[in-house]
Amino acid sequence: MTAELPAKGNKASKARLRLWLRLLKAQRRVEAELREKLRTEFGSTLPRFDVLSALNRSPEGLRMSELSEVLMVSNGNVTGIVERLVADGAVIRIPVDGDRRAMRVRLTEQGSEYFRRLAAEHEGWVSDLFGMFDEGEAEQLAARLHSISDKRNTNGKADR
Amino acid sequence: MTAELPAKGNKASKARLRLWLRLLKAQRRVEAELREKLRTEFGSTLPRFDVLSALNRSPEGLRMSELSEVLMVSNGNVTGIVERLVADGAVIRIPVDGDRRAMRVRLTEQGSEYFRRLAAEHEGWVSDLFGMFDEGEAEQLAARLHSISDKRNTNGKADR
DNA sequence: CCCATATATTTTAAGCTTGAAATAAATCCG
DNA sequence: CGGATTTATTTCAAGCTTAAAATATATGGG
Repeated sequence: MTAELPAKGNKASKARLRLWLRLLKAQRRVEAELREKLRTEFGSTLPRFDVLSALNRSPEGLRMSELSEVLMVSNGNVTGIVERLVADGAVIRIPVDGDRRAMRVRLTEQGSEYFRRLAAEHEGWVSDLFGMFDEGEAEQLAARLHSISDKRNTNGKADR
Repeated sequence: MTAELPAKGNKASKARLRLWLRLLKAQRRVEAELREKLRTEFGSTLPRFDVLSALNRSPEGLRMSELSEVLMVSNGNVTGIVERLVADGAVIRIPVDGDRRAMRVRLTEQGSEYFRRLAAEHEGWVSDLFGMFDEGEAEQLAARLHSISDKRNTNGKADR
């Protein structure tokens, strides 16, 4: 039986490559639009929005390393974004007691209110950009994409 | 009849938002993996690969502005990446005759050969990452995503 | 021809991003 | 306890990215 061979150069491989290019283009198109809106309407940026959004889901705050993991960006990156948000007064850094290495980052009251305003608009922008999908389609697509974003998902294949 | 109202706060809107977050996560996961492989195995980067890939599809070369449009990145961005590729000897910049403002960028023989080696591996990496989709699924997903990446796609709705 | 406007590209400043090195503190274990 | 190792975070250098300003050239209309 001739199944599941090298995954390179065959037709499935080409189709997956095309899928990746589409995904990338879609992502760039959406990001460009969101970035533009955040900038012109709120003087903010996508990375800052992402941090605020993550913190909004955790009222008790998140450690730097948790932020970094949730957002899938490097530690050093989070340091810089949080610095700017602190300067803006949107978040505060709180020492974690019991571990003097760690820092918990948390929305300020002001940051929380600010985020609520951003988020409301943001949802509308996204919904418009994805307006060609009805609820069912959106859910179905999201479910299919889930398997990619999962960590360790080589789908039963051996590690590489 | 109660159709197609504000697209905000309703269930479809939430589903689309989840879809966007999934798309973003999938994209980050794939990019992280590809970046890592390009770096460790070829000492290269994703932006450089993207430029080489675009040029490879156009043997006669592309103008800076065409590159910028195809890749969906800013003009100034392309300037920098091409600069580094020129330094690497992978591409050359050729004056366009008839228009002294414009520049055509083209793979060198060396760059072309280099790209062929990268591309072969790249296809394998992508195919592995998307291994959970068979050919048909990959094509179907790509087709559905197509509508997002299209320019001007507000789906019949008025401009915003 | 000359000026106004448009187009192609580069430059610039600021911010984002990474991977690696540096710090600092916590934990492990002999 | 005390040294080795691990963990949390920051710093750093390099590269990527954008938007806006600057440059240079082309084009269109008097």
